Amino acid sequence: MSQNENKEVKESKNFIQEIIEADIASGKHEGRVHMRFPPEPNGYLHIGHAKAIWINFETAKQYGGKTNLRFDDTNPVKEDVEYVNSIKKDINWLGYQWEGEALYTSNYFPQLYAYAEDLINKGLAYVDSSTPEEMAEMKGTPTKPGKASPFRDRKPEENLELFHKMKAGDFPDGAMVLRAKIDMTAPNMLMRDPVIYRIKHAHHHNTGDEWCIYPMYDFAHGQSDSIENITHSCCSLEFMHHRPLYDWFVEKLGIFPSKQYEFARMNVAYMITSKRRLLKLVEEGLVSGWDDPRMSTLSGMRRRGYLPQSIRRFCAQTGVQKRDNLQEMELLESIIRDDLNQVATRAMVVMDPLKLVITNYPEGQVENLPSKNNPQDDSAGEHMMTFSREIWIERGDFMIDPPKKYFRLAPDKHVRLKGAYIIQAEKYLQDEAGNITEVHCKYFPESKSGSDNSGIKVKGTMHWVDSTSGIPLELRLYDRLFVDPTPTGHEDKDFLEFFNKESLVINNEAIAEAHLKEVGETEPLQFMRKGYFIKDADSTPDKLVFNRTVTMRDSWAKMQKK
RNA sequence: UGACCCAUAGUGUAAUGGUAACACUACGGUUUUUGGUACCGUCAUUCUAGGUUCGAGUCCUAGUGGGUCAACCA
Repeated sequence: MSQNENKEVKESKNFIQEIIEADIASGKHEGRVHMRFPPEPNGYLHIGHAKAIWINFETAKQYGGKTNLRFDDTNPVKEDVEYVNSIKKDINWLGYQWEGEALYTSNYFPQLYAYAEDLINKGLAYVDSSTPEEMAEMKGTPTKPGKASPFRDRKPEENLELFHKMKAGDFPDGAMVLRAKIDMTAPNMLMRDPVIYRIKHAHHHNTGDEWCIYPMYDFAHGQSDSIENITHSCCSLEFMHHRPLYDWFVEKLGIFPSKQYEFARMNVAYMITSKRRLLKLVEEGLVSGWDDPRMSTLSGMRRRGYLPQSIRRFCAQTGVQKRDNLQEMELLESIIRDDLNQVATRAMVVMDPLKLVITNYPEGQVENLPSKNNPQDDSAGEHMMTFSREIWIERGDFMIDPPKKYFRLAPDKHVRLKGAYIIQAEKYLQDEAGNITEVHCKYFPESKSGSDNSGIKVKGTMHWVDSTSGIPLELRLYDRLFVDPTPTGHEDKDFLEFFNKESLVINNEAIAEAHLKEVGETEPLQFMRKGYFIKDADSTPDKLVFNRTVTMRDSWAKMQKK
């Protein structure tokens, strides 16, 4: 746990913690807490999953409990081991380790099959040979009760025989299903004799071709929780209507009574988490892949340079409750900046270079100057930078005719070069078009950083890069993927209409201090006054590539807008 | 014309019948060799109407608003 996480431990409890504490107080399950995170291995984990992971793992940890990882793999046509592996990797990256080996619902297929036989024998399940259309028709609507299937009163012996034949592969896909016999008039549609087993002649990533019938979610989830002796099964609100069914199976089967609790999903402004829509971004080439740094996937955020502890802190601060919510990006970015500020190695990178000549600095002379790696942390040490007669500064840091309160360089103005000397602008050169091509300055040798006795006071300090050792860089400047906080919330418009065409800007002009040649793949960096960056895996020895994680907070830019 | 869930600053989360708090944002200021960081200040009578109570954001009733449910998906 990071320092930042510790300092924000909340004393108040969310409703899940209250339930658990009440259970512990009443001696339920001997005070045992066992939770689980149950993804279907059919896609990549995203920020919404991060919240579910956080809730399950952190809550269990808080009460000395355990958390299982269980792949809810009951639909072979959608699932793949590729996803199993990426999910494991992402959970570990987030900082969590599940109890024991990863588990699979598919490993419980024999037990689930036996549960189904039990239900049939009890007269609580029947094989329905109706077509899907007929079944939908008979199901009714939320305001109109359903009607009984003509197959509803088949005898247990006949049901059992048909069910065995289903398993044996005697029937094609869709020929019939096994349904729980509950109540076709229930106001809760899920209680109107839900399908619990269907025929699918498909290859399963874990069980191969062993099965051709597969349990539905509702007939697998609660029972799997029960098999694993899960005490508190926490899922998102969309499963609320499934709880009566969950409890019904537990009761009728007489198995360990796991309990389901539902929390509200976390939504984040300007982000989407719909698998279908994320896929569309990938397929249409609007992003480079599932791990594009703009994606809401954990792999994307990892590549963006987000720290796992920042995502954990974000989950902690956004709370656990049952109301719909839309979290602001500003909170996420604030947390990311806060964490990065503690650990990022400082470096100087000029993104839009303008040549600056120090006219009174000896030609051919090069000196080495130390630069602190992190002013927040002296133990981070320092690295050396070269300084010479010609350096690069940011084009935006010089103005011929500056506005009030402009603390940067302008004719006759003084400014400090970070970690080096105070300079004063003397003149500037322009091309035919009027563009500034060069600024000429004088420097004050007695103002050297750390031993300044020049007596000169300056308002502004600028970053710079020495021309004798600076290296070129590719910078990938990322911004939010959409221009609207809820791109999927407009009935009349497709979410792609809100795609932010400036969500990626590539900069190939940047020049960086040579120290960047030595930084590692996962070392967080702060390009001073410009933002937090992380080296991208696309880097080659000839061409270093950096992704911008987030900009610095910029009160000057904000002031100028007004 | 059903059932279930939800409602506190712009956003999010607290307050467990007893002074509405914290974070982010916004705005104003102090410090600063990053216009960063740090620090200080400002911003709400809790959806509405009744009721219970000495006392209600909290409990009850009704209304209003939002969400969810009719896959052989999870």
